[in-house]
Amino acid sequence: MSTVIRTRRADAVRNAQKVLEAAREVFAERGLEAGVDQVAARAGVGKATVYRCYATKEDLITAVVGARVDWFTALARDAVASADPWAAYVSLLDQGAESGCSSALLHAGLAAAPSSAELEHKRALCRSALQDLLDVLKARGRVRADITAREVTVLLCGAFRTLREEGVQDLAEWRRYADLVAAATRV
Amino acid sequence: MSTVIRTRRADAVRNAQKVLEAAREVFAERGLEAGVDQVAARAGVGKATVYRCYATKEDLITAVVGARVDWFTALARDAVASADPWAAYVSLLDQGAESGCSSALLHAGLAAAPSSAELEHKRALCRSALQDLLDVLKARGRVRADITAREVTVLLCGAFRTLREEGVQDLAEWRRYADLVAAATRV
Amino acid sequence: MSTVIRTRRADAVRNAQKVLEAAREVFAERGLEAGVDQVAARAGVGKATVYRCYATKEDLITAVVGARVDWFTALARDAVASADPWAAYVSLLDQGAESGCSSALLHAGLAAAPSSAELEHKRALCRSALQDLLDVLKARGRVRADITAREVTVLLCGAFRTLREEGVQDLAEWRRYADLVAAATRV
Amino acid sequence: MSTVIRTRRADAVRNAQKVLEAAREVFAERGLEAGVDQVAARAGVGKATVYRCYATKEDLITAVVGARVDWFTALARDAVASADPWAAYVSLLDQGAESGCSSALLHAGLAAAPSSAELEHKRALCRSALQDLLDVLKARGRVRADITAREVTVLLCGAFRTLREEGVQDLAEWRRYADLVAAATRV
DNA sequence: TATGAATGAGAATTCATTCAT
DNA sequence: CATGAATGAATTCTCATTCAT
Repeated sequence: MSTVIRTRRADAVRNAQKVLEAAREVFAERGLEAGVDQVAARAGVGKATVYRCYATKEDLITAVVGARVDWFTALARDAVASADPWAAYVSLLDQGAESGCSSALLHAGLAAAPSSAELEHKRALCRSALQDLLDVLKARGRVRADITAREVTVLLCGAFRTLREEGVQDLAEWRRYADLVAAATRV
Repeated sequence: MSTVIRTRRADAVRNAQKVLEAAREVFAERGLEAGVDQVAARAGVGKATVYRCYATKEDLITAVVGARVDWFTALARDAVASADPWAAYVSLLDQGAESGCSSALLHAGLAAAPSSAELEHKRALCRSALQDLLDVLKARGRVRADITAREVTVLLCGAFRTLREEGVQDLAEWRRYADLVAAATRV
Repeated sequence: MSTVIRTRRADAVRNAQKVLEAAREVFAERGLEAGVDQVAARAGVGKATVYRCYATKEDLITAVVGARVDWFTALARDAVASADPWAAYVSLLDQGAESGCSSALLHAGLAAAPSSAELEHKRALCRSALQDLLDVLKARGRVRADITAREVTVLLCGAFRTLREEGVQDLAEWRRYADLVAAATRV
Repeated sequence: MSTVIRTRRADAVRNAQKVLEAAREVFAERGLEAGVDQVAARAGVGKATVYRCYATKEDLITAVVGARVDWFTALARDAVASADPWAAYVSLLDQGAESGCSSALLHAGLAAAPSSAELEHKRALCRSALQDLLDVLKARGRVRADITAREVTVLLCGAFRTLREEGVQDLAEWRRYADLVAAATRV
């Protein structure tokens, strides 16, 4: 019985993952403007199957983008606990650059218009974690006392959106903006 | 007869200006996503008249946004000749912030996906002027030796796009990002 | 083995009843436009189970609505045998109003487009019973000689459908139309 | 010039009329559930042309159905001024029957769920006119003192909706219900 | 046998662009 | 030359019904 359930779920979950993955790919490549049809096509399923997994395009975006934001939030939290917070901070921005270079998800989640309350919440959590990191750095005199997490994300993700739209593929260039944002925020 | 032709041309020119101005207003207020209909309505002409002046929406955007970019380019050139280039540089970024706060045109032109070759060209000119300014500042040791005009515009306009999408109206906040970009680029 | 079969049959019957009851509730509350999904959810079974019991949504509607029509038919038959047929007639219409006020089933069955031959048949039986009642009343000179059962149901249920769509909850208002239909048919 | 304007408008107006007429036909035949596609197809135009004339399906329905309601309202007002108000009342209901027999518009407007505020308003005007007529009749002791215009329309249009759904074509049958409603409301 | 996942057809609506007048 | 009417292609979302497990 548990086998049967597992089998069903395995199939369903696998398909849901196919959809999620397809959405990840499509949104990463073409931006959130991409149609649900394209996601469905990429997943090799019908349009309605996508809607079965995610009631609304917004939900789908929230799932895909939210996961990426969560990932970044976790990184930020790790950085707070780091022995060398400044290095961790620089590394965090760098990982953002790597993420942005390979997919539009992170900066779509952190900088674009908020597509859902849940995503808004995740964004707030992300900023909160980043703010904690900044506070540690301020205490150590490593970043400007007046800088906010919001400003960091707006600067960083704003730049990333442009890079992506311009089709920049070179990771070094993406990283460069991580550097610049670090420079903008340092003491 | 020549009078008629002249009249017609005069009319045409006047129409083109009306259209341009309307597009300026509409795109500034609602962003480049605004429909051609709205531009035509604002101009008080038919939609086809818009297409007579500008073969495609892209062309219209190029004209409107390009003019704004040109304006900024001119400011940059003036700054190069300034007695206090750093102050002029800071002021330039600030004027970008003021522009962005009141209309979407500048950052749409400098940071978004290049909508046409002509706009791309104008953008290049703008960067060139800004680069000249940066070079002057570098010679005086006021900005990082490795900074490029492109980086400045990407940082600045990237942030501006986000501010606009989030509906931020407070000019002080816009100016803040001008400050931050200056900070990112200083020595 | 026969036990197993019996068990299965018992299960199947129980399931069919669960489905029927769920459909009754859902269609009564939300009207026949309610989706099969909602019925399945209410029944706590899968959608396919609904389709196992009733090959088509139409069949399900026929079953649910038909039962309600049968109920009304039985009332009508009782009324025929009543000592005071006119009072029984008025009471019958009134019970229709009560039914209609609390669920969409009766008037959906008697007045809407015929969804199946079986329902059509049940409707005919209902009319026949009502016609018998009317005939008794005609013999006693209490209703118009030219009135038909069909006319009574069309008037009554037509009004009920509108009341339901307008969201009228007040039972008194529903009863009012029972009165009016009685008035339309009296001598 | 006025000729040019007239020509353009003539074409546009003709097309708008084609759309309106097509909507009238399609909604009359198939009910308001019919798709905008069908209206467009009937009119021989593209779907978007329909939307050019009427921003929303609701607007289209309001236009088509509202006109029919207005027509009936005018009839009711005429009846108020009639020398023989009772005859005029009976005739009014009868004309409703004729209208309903040939198209679903009148009873869709007067009895179904209100599709727009404007239609709601038209409906109110219609009831008001009918109420005036009923008041005259009450003063002459020709209808029940307790009857309301709303009740008359609910009874009449409720019956009509059913007749239409059952596909009844025979005008005599439709008229019969006008009679019955008159009977229900008489003193 | 029961499940719920998958689907295809369809519905409303939008918008850049073309065309008849 | 100017107009605005017309269009087709997209896009989001729904639902009755079928199918693999």
